[in-house]
Amino acid sequence: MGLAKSEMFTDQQNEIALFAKVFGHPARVSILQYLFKINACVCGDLVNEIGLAQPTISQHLKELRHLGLIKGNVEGTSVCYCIHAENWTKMKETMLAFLNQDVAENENCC
Amino acid sequence: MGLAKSEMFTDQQNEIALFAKVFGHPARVSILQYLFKINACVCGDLVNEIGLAQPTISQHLKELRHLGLIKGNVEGTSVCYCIHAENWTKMKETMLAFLNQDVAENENCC
DNA sequence: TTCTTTAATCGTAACATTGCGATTAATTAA
DNA sequence: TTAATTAATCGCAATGTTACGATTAAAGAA
Repeated sequence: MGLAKSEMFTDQQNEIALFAKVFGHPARVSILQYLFKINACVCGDLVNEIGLAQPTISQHLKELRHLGLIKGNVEGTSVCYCIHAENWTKMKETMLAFLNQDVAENENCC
Repeated sequence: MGLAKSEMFTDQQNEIALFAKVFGHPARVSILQYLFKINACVCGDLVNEIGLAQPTISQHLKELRHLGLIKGNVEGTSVCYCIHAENWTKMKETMLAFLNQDVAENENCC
């Protein structure tokens, strides 16, 4: 059906999946890396930087914004985007808890 | 078009997106967490544990296996799955490098 | 061999994602 | 006001994902 049965999983599992999903496209990874690199509000030149059409970039930015990972400020006719530091840290904690799981040394594996 | 234009991104960006994508569904998050919790090969009871139909679980396991994050050993009529520790560590390094990016203190944000 | 058990694969329906041309909305400049 | 600029939204086509019933494949048990 293409529909994730989110009721059958924990909130934490659904949250991890939501964050991971937004990182699941190289354009969004690229946008985030660029915002980190510039370390300032980026006003407008994302379309030239990434190499996708303007409506496509706008859509990717929307997803990042809705998850709270970036924030956009209207500045004249352009909109300036930057990383939402606080929310990024929160997201990081959730993802790290998942990724830092480790297999114990006693490999009781077949 | 629904097709990610992977040629226009770096190998690293595409790799991050691929890993993230596989974590982008709560069933796969759940499977991985269960394998970590059990810390042993799990032979068969994943279907009962997760709560999705057998072909669905099998499909999710396939994706995890193809990315190298788990390995499956045939044991009689059942197949035993466990975390591929070495590949998990490699994946973790890639993802941590991305997640650990941080905004510097001087907020030159609008 | 036949029956049982277990997991993979097939096929398909329902739904989601991606990309972009065209349009709209909002702001500034002339 | 009108024109120019910029980003969001609309609409749609192409593609991808998810779920599962039905079937198949492979191994062990009777």
